[in-house]
Order: sequence, then C-alpha cells, then structure tokens
Amino acid sequence: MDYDFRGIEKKWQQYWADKHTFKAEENSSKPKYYVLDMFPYPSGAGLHVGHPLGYIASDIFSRYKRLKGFNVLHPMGYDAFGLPAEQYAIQTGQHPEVTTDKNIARYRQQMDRIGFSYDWDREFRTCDPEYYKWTQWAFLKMFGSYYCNSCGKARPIEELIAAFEKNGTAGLDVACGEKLEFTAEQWNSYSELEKSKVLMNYRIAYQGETSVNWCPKLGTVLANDEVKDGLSERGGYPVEQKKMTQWQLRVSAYAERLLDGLEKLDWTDSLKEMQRNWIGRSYGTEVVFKVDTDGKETDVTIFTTRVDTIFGVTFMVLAPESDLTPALTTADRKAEVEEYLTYVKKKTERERIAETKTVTGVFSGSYGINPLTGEKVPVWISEYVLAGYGTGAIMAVPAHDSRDYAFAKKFNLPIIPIIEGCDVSEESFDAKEGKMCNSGFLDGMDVKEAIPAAMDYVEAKGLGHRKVNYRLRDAIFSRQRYWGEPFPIYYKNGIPTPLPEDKLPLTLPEISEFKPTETGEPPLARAENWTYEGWPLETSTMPGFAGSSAYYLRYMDPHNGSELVSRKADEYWRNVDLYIGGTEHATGHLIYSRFWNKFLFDLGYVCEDEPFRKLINQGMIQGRSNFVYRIVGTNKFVSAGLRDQYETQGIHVDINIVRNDRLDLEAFKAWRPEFKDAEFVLENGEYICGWAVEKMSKSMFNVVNPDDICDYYGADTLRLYEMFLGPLEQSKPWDTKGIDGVNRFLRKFWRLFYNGDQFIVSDEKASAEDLKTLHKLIGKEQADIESFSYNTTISAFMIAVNDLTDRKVSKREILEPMVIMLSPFAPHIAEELWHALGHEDSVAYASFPEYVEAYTVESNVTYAVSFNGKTRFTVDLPKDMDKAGVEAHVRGLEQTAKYVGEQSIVKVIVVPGKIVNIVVK
RNA sequence: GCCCGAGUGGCGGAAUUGGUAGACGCGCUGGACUCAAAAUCCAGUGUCCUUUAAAGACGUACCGGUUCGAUCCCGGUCCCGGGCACCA
Repeated sequence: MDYDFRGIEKKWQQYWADKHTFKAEENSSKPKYYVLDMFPYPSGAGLHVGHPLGYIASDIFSRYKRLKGFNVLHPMGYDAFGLPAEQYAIQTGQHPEVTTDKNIARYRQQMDRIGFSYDWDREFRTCDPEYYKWTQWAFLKMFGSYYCNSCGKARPIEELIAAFEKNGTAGLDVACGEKLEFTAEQWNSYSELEKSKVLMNYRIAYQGETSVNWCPKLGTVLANDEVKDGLSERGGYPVEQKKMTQWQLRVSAYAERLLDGLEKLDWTDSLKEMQRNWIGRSYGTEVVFKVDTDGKETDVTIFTTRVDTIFGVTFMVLAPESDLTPALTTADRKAEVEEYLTYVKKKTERERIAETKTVTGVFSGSYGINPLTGEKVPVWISEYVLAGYGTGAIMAVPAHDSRDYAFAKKFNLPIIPIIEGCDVSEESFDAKEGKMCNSGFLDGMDVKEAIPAAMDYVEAKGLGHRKVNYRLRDAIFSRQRYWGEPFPIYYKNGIPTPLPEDKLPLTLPEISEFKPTETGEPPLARAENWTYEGWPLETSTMPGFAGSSAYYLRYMDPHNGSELVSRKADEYWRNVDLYIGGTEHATGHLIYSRFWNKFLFDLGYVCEDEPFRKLINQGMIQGRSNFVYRIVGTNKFVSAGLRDQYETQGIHVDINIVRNDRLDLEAFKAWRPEFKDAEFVLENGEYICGWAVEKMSKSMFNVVNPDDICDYYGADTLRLYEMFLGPLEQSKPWDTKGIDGVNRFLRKFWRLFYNGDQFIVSDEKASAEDLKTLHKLIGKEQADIESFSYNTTISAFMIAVNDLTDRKVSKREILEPMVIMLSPFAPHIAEELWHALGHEDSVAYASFPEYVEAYTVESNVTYAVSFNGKTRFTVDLPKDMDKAGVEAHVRGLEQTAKYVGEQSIVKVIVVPGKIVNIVVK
C-alpha cells in the first residue's frame, strides 16, 4: 500500500468532523490552554498560501498541547464586517451579507482541506446580530462609564453625576476632554441638554468634535491606524483633516496602563516597542508664559521635555488650530494670520506630510514673557506645532531643536546656544550632552543634571509643573458606512440617549442602496423608520475594530444569549495563552483589544486585565514571481540564462505553468492568445524562467492557492513545508523548490510501516540504539515546539527517520511514539498510521511520549583547563560529540596552550565506552 | 531624521547564545536498479593550493577590539527589512 494522501486526508477530515474530535469542554479536570488565531476577514479572493502560515503554527501547538494533557480551546471565526463587501455592494447592488456568506463558505472549505483542529462548534461571525449584540452592549457600558484617575479605573457615570450634584467638579480627578470647573449649584441648574453635553466630556464612549481623518472618496472618517502616508489603508485614497462631531473612545485614559501592562506580557520586543512608540509617553514640564496681545495679557501654557533649555528660548509657536490662536492675534496682524489659517486648512493630510520639510508660519503680533529671564519673545503660528499634542503651544529653542532651528533660519529669528562649545551655525545641537552656559543658575551643570534641576526650579517658583504626555489619541469610533454595527443610540430631543439593554441587538436595517445619501449622510439615513419610539436613531456605524476587540471572550461561551461570557466560562478560560497573527495589527487591533479588555475588567465582567498572554507574529509569505523574457519586437522568448545576449523585456508569467523555474511550453502557449505562436530559445533543452520576490498578488500571477498544493502533494506536505521554510516569525518568499523534500520525508516515514504492499511493524524489542534515536527526537521536539522552532523539529524528524530507515527498524515500540509526535505536524498521515497500528480512538487522544534522558546521554564530557597549575576554566562538550569531535577540540586547545606558553591542559574526560582519559600535557 | 531587527555555501536555513561553523532540506555531480523514464537507493558537494588523497591555509557583510578561544560580546562602517515620522 502506497501513501495515498488523497484518500487518507479526506477520510480523517470527515472522521474528525463527525466525531467532534476537537471539541473543547469547560468541565474538565485538565489544565486549560487557549490558542487563538487572528480571525480572518473573508475577502473575495480566498486564501492564499500565506494565510495559513500562522494557522498551521497554532494548530501544531494546539495539537501538541492536547497530547501534553491540556484541555485546549482552539476556535475560529470571521471578522465579517468591512469595507470591501460594502464597496462591492455599492457597485453591484448585491447585499454585503450575500457576498460575505459566499466568501466565508469558501474560506471554510479551504481551511478544512488543511486539516485544522478547530472546535467548529464555537464558530461565529461578527456580522451576526447574536454576536454584535455584545459589541453594542460593550459600547453602552462605555457610554455609561467615566474614567476615574484617582482610582485608576473606569466607573459608572452615575457616580460622577452624584459627585457633580454634591460638590460640582471640586476635588475630582477624572479623564476628560477639556478641563471644566463648575459648582454643584451650577450643575443642578443645567438643562438636560447642557448636562448631556458636560457628561460627554467624561464618558468613555463619547461624542465630540475633533479633527478627523476624512476620506471623501470612501465617504467616511478613518482611525489613525487606518491611514498610511496620508492615504486610506483600504483603497489608497487621499485623506484630509476635517473637524467633525464623531463618536470616540477615550483610549487615552488608558495610555498609562496600556504602556505599563506591556511589561508583563510575553510578546516580542519589537512589537512591544511599536506599541510603546504608538502610545508615546514623554516626561516633561508645563510652563506658563504670559503673553501680551495689544496690551491684553493671556496665560499660555506650553509643554516641553527640555525646560533646561528655557534660557535659549527666542520665540514661541502656536498650532494654527489652537483655541488660543484668535485671541493672541493682534489687530494689525489679523488679515495675514487669517490668510495663513485658510492656507493650512485647505491642505490635505497627504500634502501636509509631503511638504513636511517646507517651513511655513506667520507672526501673530503678540509677545510672550520668558518667566525665567523676563525676556520678550515673539509668538508665531505654524503648522509644525500640532493642536492635538501637549497644549498646542511651544517655547522654541532653535539652538537645540532641529524643527525650531529650521523655523528660525527661515524667518530670521535669533538662535542662542546654551550648551558650551556647540556649533549651531549649520544645524541645531539636539543631543542631551554637554555643559550648560548662558543659562543663569544652570550654568556649568551637565545637561543630564540640568533637566531635573530646571524642573525643580520651575515647580518651586510656581511657574509650572511636571507633566507626562502621551501621543496616543482617542479612537474615532464612527464610520459613515452601512456594513457595520449600528450604534444603540437614539436622539431624544437632540440628546444622545442609550437604547435599553433589552432592546439589543439593534439590527441593521434593510436599505435600498448602500452608498451615502445625496446630502452626504451615512447610508443608514436611507432606512425607513430608523427610529426608536419615534426618535431618530444614530446613522453612522461602528468601525471594523469594534467587532474584533472582544471576540476572544466570545469564543469562551459563544452561544450564551444573556451574557457576553458567563463568569464560569471566563474564570475557566481566563485569557488567551497563545495568540498568533501578523504585525500589521500592532497599533490597531492589539491596542484596541487591550483597551476594551481593560475596560471590561474594570467593570468586573472579565477576570484578567490583559487579553493575550503570549503573542507570536508570523512573518509574511511573499510571492515568488516568475518571468519570461521576450526579445523586443518579436514573439520569441529566451531562457533566463541567455537573455543577456538579446534585448529583452521581462513579462510576469503565471507561476502555475512553471515548475522549479522551468516553463511548461505548451501551457504557456495556451495561457494567452498572444502567446499561441510563441517561439523559444532554450538552454539545455529547457526554458528557465527568471524570478523575483514580490508581494503575493493576482496582478503578478504569483498567487499560490493552498488547494493546489493539497491536490498535488497533500495537506500534510503543505503543513510541513510551510513550517520547514524557516523561522515562523521571519518573512520569506513562497518557494516550492524544497517541497519535494518534505514530501519525500513523509513517504519515507510511511515506508517504515509499509514495504510496498504490506504492513511490516513488528513487536520486536527496541535496541539501545533505537531508543536513543527515539528519545533524542522526543527531547528535541519538546524543546523546539515550546520555542516555536518548528523548522528544526522537522529536521530532527528527518534525521530520525533516515536513521531508522538505514537500520531497517520497524518496531512498534519505536514507531508508535513517532506517530504521536508527528501528528501535530502531519495529522492525517499520523491518524492513518495510528489506526493501522490497531488503535480505535484518534491519535489526538494519545499522550506525548515521555522523554528519558538516560537513553540519549552517554557521557558528560568536561574539560578542566589549567594554566600554571590553576584551573582557569572548564568546558562542557556537547553530549553527542563523538571521538573525532573531542580530538579536534583537544587539538585546538593544545594550540591555544602552546600559544599561551608553558602551561598544561588537563582534561578530565569521562566517556563510558568511547573515549577514556585522554590527557595532554 | 529617529527607534527596532537582521547580514552565515549556488539556495532556504542550523549552531545547545563564548567552545567541532555550515545540521536538515533543496539544487548540482557521479554511481546503482531500469530497454528507457519516473520512483528509490548509495557517494560527493564552503573557498583556495594539489593529478588525486592526506595535510594545510582561508572562511559567518567590512574594519578594529576584548578573550586561550568570537557567527555569538564591545566600538566604528556598509547594506537589507520593518516601524514611527513635525509628538516639542
């Protein structure tokens, strides 16, 4: 019997599905382990070979953990709300739900062929009302909460209202949009509408006017992480800044916890670093400058991380969008300032980024007083200062800040160096080193001492105070689209009012057309009766990240109709032990999820404050494109090795008609009508194609469909090969060059059990050598899987199988554990062989073999190397180092000894049965 | 510009993190079995000198350092990949 992967794979996939082999149970005495993949957005193109990389890795780990006696939760679902389905709907009129269903069916089919051990009974999609009910529910909770800075967590808004009624804002330290102050009397005198507006300043989910990324082409606002280089991530359309009232999530309130929480997570350093940069904590000082405008005095607070340079301030700069800008503009400068503001306003985000080196600005006419020197400095307005960060105003120290320097040069403002010996004739001196000068009491200090000294001074004199700032902004939470979760909010007398919880889910209404209305309102405005008790409902919908922010919780208890997750399920599964997905979510999903989870944690709905304990980023699989070379002006194609002899043009060729860079000539002629009569210049009778590594995409004809690999080599080969390609976290091109190797390995493995037509496994006792082979593999596989070095595990497997093949070992005692160990990687063939060995149950219920070191260790080899009679160091040699190795090593040390002079090397070598006591003097 | 990560044969990549560099796989060369091919098996395969072998020298991007010993640690340079980008 040959290794018939087609029959085998189909058979066992059916078996696993029928028997619900991978169902996870809550009432288990085993320890739990939760392995999660970032669930996919089901696009119309289907899966390519890069998508399953992470899924295979997580599947191997899940299967391994099951063998190790864990109760494993390994679920899968779909992130199904999204822009592509909606855009397709706008173009074709087809309901997004229909396309989404179709795409999901295809994804499922493709995934099933690879043999994943998902518990499909827990599957859900985010666009299902039964699911998004909980997205809406969480939103209502955020709407009904504020963030208390003094207790460091979210609290119900009712508590804040009670405080307002009693004491107004006195003594409160809460996260807010803008600092408000009012008394209890004032609060109690406010109208409902006024109260609602005030509360919006504190709610965690709130509505507020803010400068947003507006994409006119998509007709919607976008979050910061959805914009790349001033273009929308989806579609690549220009994005502009626009002031709009939008729903937002007060993520900034959690900045500190999001940052500090990283410490205890088992994530890669690079990913943590990305989040740290995104959150962007900086320690600085807020200093008040008195500014004189036409004789009128205003206090302007600036933020700086370098108060030590305050003696070098030669001007101040305001953000154009700052609220202070109008007030600080003198009458005679008004026209020019307004002209500048108009100019800034009409720039798109992309232009702003592109022109980041062009310095622009205008003088406001006002002068500020440096609180330390009493000096008068001009106040300028420039777009290089951002309204959204710090206070929207800065003190400029051109000598020691490159941006201030560029500005000063352009507008001829003075540049005063305050660090000894630095040269600022060509560029600013930004480094935090050197001795201070021209700086009053700071003179002579090192910059590193001057920073805290200046902070202390400013605080002592009451001129300002230390301040921690974060770059992290609140998340814009509304989208002007159809295909998303509706907000459970209606407008009663214009007041945003939450829908009662028992009215959830608020389901998406049917509408006639999916595009925005003529008046620019979101598509939901087209819905008939989009009202609640006669009041209009919110017409924007939630963004893509809403549905994916807490989905890992839902898998714990996916069919619960009354809670997001029951306390029991949550306390059992707690959080994700291993999360595998791409780095592209570093500053989006992975921040939002952590925020969302912390919020639910604050309110006591979940028991862990971090959602993902360990995170692995699988690399991207790039495409490997193939080229043919057409001789210019002809229909003649020259093989890659000979192309230098002609003037040629490279053309992408469909990789499906190329194998190992050899072109299938007939298939090529049939590929496109224009190549029907193609002629070829061959080398060694073959046409060799050129190649390049590029992004995997349809237009480059380099997309590899996993189905094709499954057809040709089988799912087990695909799984093994994707893991054998290299380290999981590295990006690498898909290259089928080596795939024959792993396929050969599987066939070899099979032949340990079958010699052509017969099952040949014997009950003969294993020899010491057999056991050594086996246990070396057990030890290696265990260590490697735990560290996700799957490629070296597979190598170890190949070594073991070669070894057993060479020695013609077909003993049950050896092969049975081998099958178990292979099952995470190649589950189908393992299942087949497991049953051939006479087992009734799935190999998934077997136990991972115990590693016995005694079978592999033959010796401990230790050198003690002494010079002048003193032991200088000892060397432990690798356990499997053979005699030749040891001798080579000894030679090396002898050389060393000679080099060093008259010393001796004394080796204590204990190698029972092999090398005993080689002593060199 | 700033912050991470990396650079090892013809190729993908190993190397117990300071101790046999190049495991394993691909590719290539030669051989066995075949009428032949496929499949399978065996041998060789970093570079240089050498008819071959033995033996040797050189080799982990480049330059320098620490060490008895460096792919690994330190300093500098050059490339590649990723992230952030007027965040004061």
